[in-house]
Amino acid sequence: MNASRTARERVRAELIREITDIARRHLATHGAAGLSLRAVAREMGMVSSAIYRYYPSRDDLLTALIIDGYNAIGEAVEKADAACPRENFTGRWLATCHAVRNWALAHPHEYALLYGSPVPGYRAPQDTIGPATRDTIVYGRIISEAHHAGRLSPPPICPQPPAILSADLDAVRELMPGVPDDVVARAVIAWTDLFGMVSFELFGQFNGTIEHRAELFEHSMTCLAHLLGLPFD
Amino acid sequence: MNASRTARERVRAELIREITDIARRHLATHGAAGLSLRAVAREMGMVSSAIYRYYPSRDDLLTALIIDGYNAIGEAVEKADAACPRENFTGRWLATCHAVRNWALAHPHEYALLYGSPVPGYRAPQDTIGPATRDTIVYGRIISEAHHAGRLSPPPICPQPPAILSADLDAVRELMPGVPDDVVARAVIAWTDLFGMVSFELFGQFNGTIEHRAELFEHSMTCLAHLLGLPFD
DNA sequence: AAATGTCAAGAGCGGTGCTCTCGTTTTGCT
DNA sequence: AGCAAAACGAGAGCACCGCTCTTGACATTT
Repeated sequence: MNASRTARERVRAELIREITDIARRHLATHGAAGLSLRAVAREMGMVSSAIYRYYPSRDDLLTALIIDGYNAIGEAVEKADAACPRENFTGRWLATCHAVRNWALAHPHEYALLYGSPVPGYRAPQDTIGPATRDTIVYGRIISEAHHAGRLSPPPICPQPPAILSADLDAVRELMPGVPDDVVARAVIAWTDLFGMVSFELFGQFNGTIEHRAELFEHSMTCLAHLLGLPFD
Repeated sequence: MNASRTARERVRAELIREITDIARRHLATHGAAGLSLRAVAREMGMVSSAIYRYYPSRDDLLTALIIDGYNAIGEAVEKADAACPRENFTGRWLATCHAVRNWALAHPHEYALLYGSPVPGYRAPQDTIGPATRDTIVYGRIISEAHHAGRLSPPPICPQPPAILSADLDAVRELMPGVPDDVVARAVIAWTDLFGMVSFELFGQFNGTIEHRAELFEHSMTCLAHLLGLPFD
């Protein structure tokens, strides 16, 4: 009985997986706006209403794809970091930056779903915030480890963050224990600029002006590494 | 006859303006995805097919709204700059940064249309690139004027950009004549971080971590001002 | 006065998300 | 083993969408 119940649930899980895979393919080719439950159902050989047995709405399907996307980009960042020598902090930072950009270029529509405009009136169920922070954990670890190795020498060009930001910086510091306020604030700048630059490239803001995007990205992330105080020797 | 012909064209222009205004209101309240030609027609007391006399497709309507949006944010940036003393370069930079953020917070859906994911498979007719650069002209002028006033002292923390970026940096330099390569590259960083930070705030990436967005934004833009070498005395 | 061009209206096509109902099958419990 | 309950696929249908085409009224031009 337990086996049979598991059988039913196994085919259900398999169908959910299959629906999600097809949906991800459609997302990759037609974009989030072009993702249609009916088209997915058609490709599954099902009638459209049957899909609702597995995903109660289109938004729930999109949420599942968002979670998958965050996990995919997080995994890419983790792997890029893991492939570097532990003590090469600057190399780890640059490698993870390129991992983000390469993933975005390879999955533009999925990247847009994650970091572009929130599709409808905006959602973000609790389920998404966990996977969404996988990549930030990596950045935080790199900076924190560099700091504790005595290899972080941020140039004294930024003012101290105001006291009102203490709580927020404490929250960010959970990703990089021990790092001083000033550097945490710089890390936020590096983080937003990394994604800001990838988004600008992907969403067409560089069109007509900047052609060598890879080189500009490399150079910019190197500047940010200097701003963070990562070692260059 | 000429008068009557002008009358006919004037009512046509007025109708186009009215359609665009209603569409902008719908965009502001329901977002780009929720903008429906039929709903606009309904509010105009027209039948839906009549709208096509004035906008050949929904995409053309969106393009018009995009152009309007770029002009609106460009005008906001220009006004913020004009309200500052000419020689207060740092103040001008910070004022324009806040102008972008404030406009984005006041018009989130329009901002998302401009700087979020490109709606369908992506467009960007030639008509949009002119208005789209209005704000960058202002940033460029601030940096260029500061440079020529001898008030730009960028801290020597960034490497020289590679030679392959020369042409791209030349293109950007048209906005800030005379500024050296290294600083042009920093300006691109400042530009991408400005919009990256606004987008992150607006699209929910700060949710659950950063609460004092205005203060963080102010501090970050101040750091970028230091990175650019804008004066602080 | 006739001809030309512009316009709003209506019907219609194919598509969407989603709901409800109806038989069938599978499952879990007695 | 038998039975009630749950899960399921299919189908019809609703309200909406972008867009096209035709028709008839009106205005402008010749």
